[in-house]
Amino acid sequence: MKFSRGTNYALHTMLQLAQSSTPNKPIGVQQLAEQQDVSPTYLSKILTKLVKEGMVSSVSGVKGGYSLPYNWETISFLEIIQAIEGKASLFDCHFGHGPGCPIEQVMVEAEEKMEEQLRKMTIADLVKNKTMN
Amino acid sequence: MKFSRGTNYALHTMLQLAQSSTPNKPIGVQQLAEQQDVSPTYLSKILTKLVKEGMVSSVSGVKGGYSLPYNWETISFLEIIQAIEGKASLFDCHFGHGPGCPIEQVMVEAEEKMEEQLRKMTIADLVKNKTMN
DNA sequence: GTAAGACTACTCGGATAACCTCTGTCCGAGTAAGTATGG
DNA sequence: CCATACTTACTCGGACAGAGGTTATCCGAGTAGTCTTAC
Repeated sequence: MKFSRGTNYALHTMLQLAQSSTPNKPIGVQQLAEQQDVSPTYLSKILTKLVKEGMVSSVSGVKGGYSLPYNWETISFLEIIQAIEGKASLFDCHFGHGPGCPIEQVMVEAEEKMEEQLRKMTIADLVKNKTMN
Repeated sequence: MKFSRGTNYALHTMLQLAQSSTPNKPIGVQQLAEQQDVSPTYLSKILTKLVKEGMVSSVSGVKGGYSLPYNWETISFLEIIQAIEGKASLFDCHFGHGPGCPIEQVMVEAEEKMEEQLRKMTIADLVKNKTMN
């Protein structure tokens, strides 16, 4: 079990955008991809997921690109991760022994501890303290 | 990102063994597999991982099978899960911008919250409260 | 000088290929209990 | 009787096949600035 590489890219891109000196102007995929050493087409695919969830704005055409929406400071890690990984539970009891599988209960409870922590943290928190790289 | 099915089987098998009325006598793979609707050969493959980590004892030959070791009550969920999934971190910053990737720090911190919870819980805790199925 | 059209630099999104891990099967080897056999 | 060999019911472990999801590429379509051209 691992977080996907897509999540990795998504989080780093969000940080990149947040650290931009010109927050209003969109940044092109090529530039974003270059800094992370990913192919632009693939990164664009990941970013459109974020756009659909409203965590990134995109502008088409010349001088277009991606930028953060007005409410970006409230976006939590959890929201970004779930936009990429999906919102399904990490553990599903595979075999039907009633609704209240005690093992599943323990697992879900643990998962919620992690989510709770991720919900607290925002990209904005990181920008305040450090710079990337 | 999901917990693998192997982890699912491992946890359920541990619970099965813990709930056995004859804790000393080993239970055969076939019987264990039957209750979970898995193929015996595959389940055996998973269980040998647990044997190597000392969380299950195995007895070869006729009347052989798997049973819990003497210290089974101290085995936590986390140990079982890590025996199957491995002990690697869920998140690795893929690209080398120094050792202290702030994103990785946040992720690891969240992961530790989950592990902390899983370390607290043991199979023995479940046996005390409920019966399976 | 200005309006219309062509051009260009982008994102968007579907189709598809490559790859890797998880899942599952097969089979031969080793092991220990029970059983038959021969003296 | 008793020891030896055989049979049987298991686990062990490597090799390998299949499936599904992630990762990545390609390409056509849409969009919005910019440049060109003609009047």
